[in-house]
Amino acid sequence: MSKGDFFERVYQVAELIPYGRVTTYGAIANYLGSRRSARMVGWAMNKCSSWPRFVPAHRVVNRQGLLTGKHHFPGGETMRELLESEGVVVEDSQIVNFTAVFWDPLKELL
DNA sequence: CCGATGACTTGAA
DNA sequence: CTTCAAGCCATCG
Repeated sequence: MSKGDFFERVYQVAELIPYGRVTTYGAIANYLGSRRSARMVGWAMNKCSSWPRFVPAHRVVNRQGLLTGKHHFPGGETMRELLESEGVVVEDSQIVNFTAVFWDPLKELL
């Protein structure tokens, strides 16, 4: 069990997110086996900068569809730009029709 | 080694 | 309805 195994799973799921779709930390955490470990998912995203590979962290938002992590992106609206670039409508740091673009690995990958 | 923190979630008062 | 608290696990100082 490598210490990066947890991150690897998170990043792997993140990369599995279809174009124009988004998921939540809880969904990924739940997919990993613990919905309570959603913090670790967010943590993994924070460390994604240290990860040798690109991670679509902009496709990962909180349960409310709110871009809670946009403050961690460079610039300030990089996350919103990326989401809108994929067809995801974002308003006031919040995803519109969130349930429509929500992608649950537990259901889609299952 | 120990303490504190973190891009969350859910439930209870 | 809103607000508070606890739980989860790994990384950093």
